[in-house]
Amino acid sequence: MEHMKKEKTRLSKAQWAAHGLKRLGQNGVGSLRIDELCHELKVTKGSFYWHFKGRTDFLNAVLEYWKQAATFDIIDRIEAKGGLPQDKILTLFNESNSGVVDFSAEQAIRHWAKANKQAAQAVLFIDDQRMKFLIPQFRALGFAKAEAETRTRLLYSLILSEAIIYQREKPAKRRQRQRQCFETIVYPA
Amino acid sequence: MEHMKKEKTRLSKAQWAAHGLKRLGQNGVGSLRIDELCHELKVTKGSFYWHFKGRTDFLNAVLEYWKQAATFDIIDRIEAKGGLPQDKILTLFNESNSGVVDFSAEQAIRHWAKANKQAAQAVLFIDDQRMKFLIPQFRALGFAKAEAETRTRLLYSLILSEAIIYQREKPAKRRQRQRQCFETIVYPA
DNA sequence: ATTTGTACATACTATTTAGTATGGTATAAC
DNA sequence: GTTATACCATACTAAATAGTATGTACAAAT
Repeated sequence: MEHMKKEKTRLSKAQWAAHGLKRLGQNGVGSLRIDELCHELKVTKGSFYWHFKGRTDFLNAVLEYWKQAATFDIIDRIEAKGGLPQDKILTLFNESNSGVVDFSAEQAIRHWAKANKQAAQAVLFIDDQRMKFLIPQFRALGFAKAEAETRTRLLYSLILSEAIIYQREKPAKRRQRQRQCFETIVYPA
Repeated sequence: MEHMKKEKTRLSKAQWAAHGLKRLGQNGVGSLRIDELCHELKVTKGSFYWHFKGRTDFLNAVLEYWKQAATFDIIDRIEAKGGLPQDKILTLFNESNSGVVDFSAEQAIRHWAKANKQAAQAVLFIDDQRMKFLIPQFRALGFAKAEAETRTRLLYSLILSEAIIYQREKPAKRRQRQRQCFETIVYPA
């Protein structure tokens, strides 16, 4: 090999944002302390303040990163995969709670949105995008307009609440419960 | 009148906790700064540290206050009122989002619970209590055990998500949408 | 080889905030 | 009225944290 791998991995803005989003999902905005982030990324504040004007600037970058990762990317993947409407819905439902995309940040960001305009706007936008993706799938399943909107709402509520209601169930039982809820919404008797 | 109202209203532990819960619902745990709370209540830190050993002690008191206000009190009121199962469910559903009880703290506390054991335990306990109240109501409506649990879960998810999904709807339209969701769960076709 | 610009380190300041120590005031009991 | 006690004010300390100023290492371009 021509050159050994350099251990000195210098950071990009995106890497900073990605790490921020990860921490955000675990402990919330309040835990995004500059010194701590630096320590975790094994750099110092010199790095931070080179990439960002300040903490606020950094938080906005995290927000943008989330918008991309938690919505556009996931929808793009589903559309690329194709399939029947019920399959698309199921894929979205499954991906939401499997750690593929970081839905754990949902709670933190929605909470953050209470005190932050930027975050609030992002949440509104993201909810819109997701609903606009889901409603046509239900319509394609044969539900009338109002009915499709109601069931979209029910499903979306179910998805979000999975990130909020703490689970003590074993994975197997949890999946079964989720499946029953899913079917009640998507395949009414 | 024998004596004028004294403006000097000295505070009790419960008043401190109640105010803490209110702030908690608005801006989260992070916003519960001792100095700010003192300023809002027009006292100084002397008062705070007389009632509580420290910030942690205060936060626990807020948590206890929430457990009482957001669960026991509401269930007690419903049971005292009596009525048909569907009425009890509807009352719970309505009270959840009408500001009678402070459901706005739900989000903050669940978020808080990610980093705090006491809060996490409180949330688990509270969810249990509420589910244990709801399931029998659905059973009384004629649903089988598994079905009742599924529909309880759907309704509970719907209730919680109302505190999480930001609304731009007008109150009238919102109520209509809520009613449709409610009926889809409680009165399946 | 020298220069240039990117990415980071180091050492500082200023501010915010929890917590403490101690003294003061109102109210009820005696 | 004196005393005890519950409740609060004032004035501090210590720690955490955002932000700044400036110097440095390293790669690529010239």
